[in-house]
Amino acid sequence: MQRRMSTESRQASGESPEARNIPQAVIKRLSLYSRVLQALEMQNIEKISSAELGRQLGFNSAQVRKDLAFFGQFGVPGFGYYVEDLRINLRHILGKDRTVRVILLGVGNLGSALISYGGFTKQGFAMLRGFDIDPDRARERAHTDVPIVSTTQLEQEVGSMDVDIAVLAVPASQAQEMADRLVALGIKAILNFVPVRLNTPPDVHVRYVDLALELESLSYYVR
Amino acid sequence: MQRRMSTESRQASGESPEARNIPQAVIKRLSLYSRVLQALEMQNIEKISSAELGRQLGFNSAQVRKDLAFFGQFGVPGFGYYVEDLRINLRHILGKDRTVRVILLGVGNLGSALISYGGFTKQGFAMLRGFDIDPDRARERAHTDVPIVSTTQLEQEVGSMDVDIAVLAVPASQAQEMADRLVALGIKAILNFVPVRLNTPPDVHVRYVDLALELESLSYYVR
DNA sequence: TAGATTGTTAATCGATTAACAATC
DNA sequence: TAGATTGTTAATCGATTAACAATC
Repeated sequence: MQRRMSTESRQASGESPEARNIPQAVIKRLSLYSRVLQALEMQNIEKISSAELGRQLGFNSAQVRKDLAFFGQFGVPGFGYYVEDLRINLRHILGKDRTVRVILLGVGNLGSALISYGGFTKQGFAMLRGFDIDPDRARERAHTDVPIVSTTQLEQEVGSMDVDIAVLAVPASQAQEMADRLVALGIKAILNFVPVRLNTPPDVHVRYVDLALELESLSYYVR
Repeated sequence: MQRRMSTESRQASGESPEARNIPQAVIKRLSLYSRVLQALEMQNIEKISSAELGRQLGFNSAQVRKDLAFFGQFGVPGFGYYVEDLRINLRHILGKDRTVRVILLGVGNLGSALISYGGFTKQGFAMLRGFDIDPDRARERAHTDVPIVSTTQLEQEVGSMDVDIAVLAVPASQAQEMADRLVALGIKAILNFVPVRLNTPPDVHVRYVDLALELESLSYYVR
């Protein structure tokens, strides 16, 4: 198999993400594609078709091509996609070609699992700090090298730290106040594990992960 | 305000969940409605309109009514919904009017957070057992009363236990094997935290929660 | 009765899939 | 060249929203 980059055809848009409106579902699928490509690279597989890439994730081949078409032309007609090439492009599109800087608010049960969770670091995220009302107890719970400091120090710590994403795992009663402080600090993305709808300005992206909700909606199928 | 149950108009379908095909998104919203109703009950609010219920969650009022219409007629035209009445109906529809029985596979970082997570128990789930390859280490990690036993004992333990949902938090390399064993045991619902597409029969419901994916798709917005 | 809000049908919107000319 | 697969347009499907008669 010939090894050649489709460098000419590539035009990985450096567009601001907000410019056009890319559906969130597309972004999630791009992440999935990227993961499959990573696995293929590890198996030294150099090319893949949209049909095969889709099949591995349960998607239609047209969907794969359409998703990619939002951002440019990455394939070679009659041939398919160069795995490495496409992966590089996707990482760039997703902003994963640099380290994404993360802090964690609330180092309780869930928080300490998240901060110790190897998966994040492995995937190119840098967990910079954990914040907790009771940092001593939090340090006991979470076996981690990540510094855990008092929530009262949030502003002075974050000021100089250039944080990309804040992960919110505080008690429900504190979630909105925490969100307000994060917004005031200029943080533009929040991954919220607290089952509370946050009130934030439109330029702040909040993603909700609601574990009890997932379990609850599953229980519908086992009645 | 008059207190009267719309008992006559109620016809909370006892339909098998699979009979008609209710979109998963509808089921998730029902859970959210149920939660809002719970909060309203605690505030002693007795009635609510579809408009107000939707507003609190960011949904259109027509969507609220349409979602409910999948299952019956629960409101009073010109009036709205009795909070308690609707909540009872939703709990029945979701299968949450009885205790939902859950086991956890893999008591590592994430697993031990999940097993200690008060939210589940509070919401009417019973966490019956944790299973881990190394139950001694797992018990140290997870500060919980839930019995943690060896994964080798899965079959003999579950046989007599009537499990509704299995939560999967094992290493990726073991996820498919674990899923096969759960399927063989007749378990019909899996909440999967492992970033691996599971191969299961069509009557088994698998819900994926992929924490790294959530963080990754958020990072798109902060490039 | 007048006012309000439901349940439901019709209209709209958006996302997925099919089809196919372009092209490697 | 013949075969394969892309990128993209058109068709389909499904979900959301608007509208309104029914009715409390």
